[in-house]
Amino acid sequence: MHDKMNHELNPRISADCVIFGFDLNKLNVLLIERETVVGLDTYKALPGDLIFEDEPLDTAANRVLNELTGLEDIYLEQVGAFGDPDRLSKPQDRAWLKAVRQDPDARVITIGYYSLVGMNNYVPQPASFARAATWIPIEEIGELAFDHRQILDGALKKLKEKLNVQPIGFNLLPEKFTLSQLHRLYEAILGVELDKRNFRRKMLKMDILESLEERQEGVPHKPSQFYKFNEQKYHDLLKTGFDNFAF
Amino acid sequence: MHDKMNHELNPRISADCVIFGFDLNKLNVLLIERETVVGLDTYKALPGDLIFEDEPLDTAANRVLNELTGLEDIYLEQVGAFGDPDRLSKPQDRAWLKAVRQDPDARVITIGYYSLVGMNNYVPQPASFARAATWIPIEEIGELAFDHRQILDGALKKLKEKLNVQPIGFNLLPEKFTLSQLHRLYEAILGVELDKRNFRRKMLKMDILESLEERQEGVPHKPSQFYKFNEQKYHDLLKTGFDNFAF
DNA sequence: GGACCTTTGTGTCAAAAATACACTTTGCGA
DNA sequence: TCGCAAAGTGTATTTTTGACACAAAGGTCC
Repeated sequence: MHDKMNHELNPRISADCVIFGFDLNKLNVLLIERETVVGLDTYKALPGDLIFEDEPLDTAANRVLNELTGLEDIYLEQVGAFGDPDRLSKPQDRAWLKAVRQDPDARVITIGYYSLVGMNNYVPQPASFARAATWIPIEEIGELAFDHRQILDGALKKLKEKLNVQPIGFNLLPEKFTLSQLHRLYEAILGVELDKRNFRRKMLKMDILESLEERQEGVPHKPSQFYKFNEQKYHDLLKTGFDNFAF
Repeated sequence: MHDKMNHELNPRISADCVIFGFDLNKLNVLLIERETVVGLDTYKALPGDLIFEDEPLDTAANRVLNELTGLEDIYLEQVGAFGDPDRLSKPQDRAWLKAVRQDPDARVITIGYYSLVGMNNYVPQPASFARAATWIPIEEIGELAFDHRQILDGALKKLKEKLNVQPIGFNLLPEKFTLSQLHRLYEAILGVELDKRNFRRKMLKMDILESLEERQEGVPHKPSQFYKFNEQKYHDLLKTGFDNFAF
């Protein structure tokens, strides 16, 4: 419990955010395009930055996210801490750090966060203050800066687990949505096929959806019914304890 | 992404460990007894300490745990990062920090870990190198140092969630155990009553237990059968994917 | 306008799992 | 030998899962 001279770490802390969105077809993640120092390639990273002194972790994550993407008031859930001593040691990463950080050699431990947003709520501005934050379909994401790939994978795993415990995913959809869209969303997150009829049966039995009068228009096939999410019933359900949300 | 002068945090990082054990009756947590500075009261805390430079987080957690309790090679799972700026601000905590730390005012962000051990594997030595680490039944734990109560609660929540996804808990029991003991363990972790017959049926159907010839002796009632955990079958099961571990 | 394409939307049956529930057995101690 | 305490066991009912195929609606294209 005593200080160990010259052994202790005096690192920096950052927050990195994995923001999931759904374009009614595929699951996407909001990534920052960075220019490499040579200025040729671009180079993708999670929105993240160092946190301030006296700033709570959650607050920092929200601030950083807002600064880099413009997103505001997002409920962020923690993925965990990522602190490998060599997590910043790839050559590309080192170059970037040297160009940008006061103390590029400092160890940085990052706290990963994730969230879900409706993609309509965030349309990246072509060349705005948000330095080229863009939605990338999750299957097209390859390597990322630092250990961000690992953070992303951790976030996706937590998201899957969470989906089996409580019905989420409503944040990822527009206010009015069809059951097919919700169905595709579940398949996109879980990465498996789900039987259409069984999915509908189970989802409707939860009794957290309200069917609207409105239907799709202008589609070259049978128009589908719109539904909306009933928050009241959802919260009641959470309180009375839940089971059976797994697919 | 640029450094923000004088705003950045240069905090310290610690690791705190929540170690669960089971005495065949109640769930226990391994806590450190600290003397308060006044030397009268004792004062309980999770085993934890600052991490070293260039030390991976998981390694640090294991080292710290070993230094404080003597436990070795424990598989630790992360609970998350706890970094409230005022998490060290209770008067008792401040006094302790002043007495013990070089820089008692530094902000400390801690990474919480948890694990399960068989209580036989760790019998606290009365006044040994392990500075009074003791098992405390979980219902008797009140306030703890810093935000350790919060870390403990987080760890217990994760443990419950995990128990519903995969059958664990074998680490918490002696090598040979009875189904009643396992039953009590599940009830202790989940905090609910489970029907005896249904519990047995389900547990046996998983086919990861082996019944031994041996039976209890010297008990003033029908002696129960001993079982042991079959690791081979368990790992096979994990690979083929699992469902139905929930109670 | 008719053929065609695409997606929506719906029901049943069988198998598996969950739940509720009570009495007999065993061994020790008095 | 009686009583006590915990172990161990089976069944009937309900609920949930999983597999599976075809009609309905609306646009497009000729």
